[in-house]
Amino acid sequence: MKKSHVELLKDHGISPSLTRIEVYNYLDYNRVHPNVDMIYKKLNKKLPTLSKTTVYNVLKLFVETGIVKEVTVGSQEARYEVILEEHSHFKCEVCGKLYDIPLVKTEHNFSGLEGFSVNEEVVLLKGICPSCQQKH
Amino acid sequence: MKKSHVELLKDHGISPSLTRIEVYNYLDYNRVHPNVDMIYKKLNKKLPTLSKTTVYNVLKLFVETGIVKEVTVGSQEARYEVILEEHSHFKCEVCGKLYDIPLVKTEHNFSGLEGFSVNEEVVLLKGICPSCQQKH
DNA sequence: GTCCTTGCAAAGCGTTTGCACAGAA
DNA sequence: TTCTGTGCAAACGCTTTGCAAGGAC
Repeated sequence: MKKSHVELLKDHGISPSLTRIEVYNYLDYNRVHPNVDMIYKKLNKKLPTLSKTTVYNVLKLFVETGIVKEVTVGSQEARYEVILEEHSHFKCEVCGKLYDIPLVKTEHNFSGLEGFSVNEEVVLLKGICPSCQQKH
Repeated sequence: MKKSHVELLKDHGISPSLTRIEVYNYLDYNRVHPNVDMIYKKLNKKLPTLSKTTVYNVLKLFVETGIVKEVTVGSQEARYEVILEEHSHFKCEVCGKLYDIPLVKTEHNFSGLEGFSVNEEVVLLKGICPSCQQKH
């Protein structure tokens, strides 16, 4: 049985304020790797007094707590996703959309890496997504 | 025999102005994935009238021409490197330094990627570098 | 003359900081 | 009262844009 988001926040020592619940809901129900502005614009409809600062505050808290991940893709702006089972990303070079794809493993024959301690492997595939290929 | 940087620029249709040669030299002789500010500060000693705008202009030209690559690692700021044989990167989570490492290949059994056309695979390893491990 | 390179100044955009107010404990 | 969550306003850092001056051709 799936835990409610409220419980999930509590389990991580985060007091479940309305704003925090809404941000987490949005991330979990809309797996589009939104940036701060998208989250703000969407939630602002429900929470008219919401400020961008608060969105930043909440996301920072979530990332520090480890329930949300900041995804680095292009440059300039941070994008966010709830932590799921491990997966990789595909970035479409035409429309810029970021897709979740099954985990791509590496052939880690880490020769030439003596002395380095590897904690994480990030794989990003780039190319053209199906919908951009059809527009041709 | 290795081509001079001047010839390399010419071959790519870039007229080899002093500024452009110096930027390319810097990138090729200092494989530290510098950001714009590092390049600017360094070259400003030799070229006192240099402006950051020009550094941006030159880098943009190089990236569009395909002789330099923009590396996306953390967020916020772009980092640059001359195009070498394919390799991967290792980012130290302690000191933030970015290392060139031998190419890490993926096990590309791209199931679940039907319809996607993959052009590039970016692998980034994260962990702790040898020098940060010793400081303990 | 025209085209290209350079660079100042300003604007733009994402993000962070300082501070203050209101509500909860 | 103290602590916590929120949010305005300003500052900040990286990047882009507009435009003009000087040099190359």
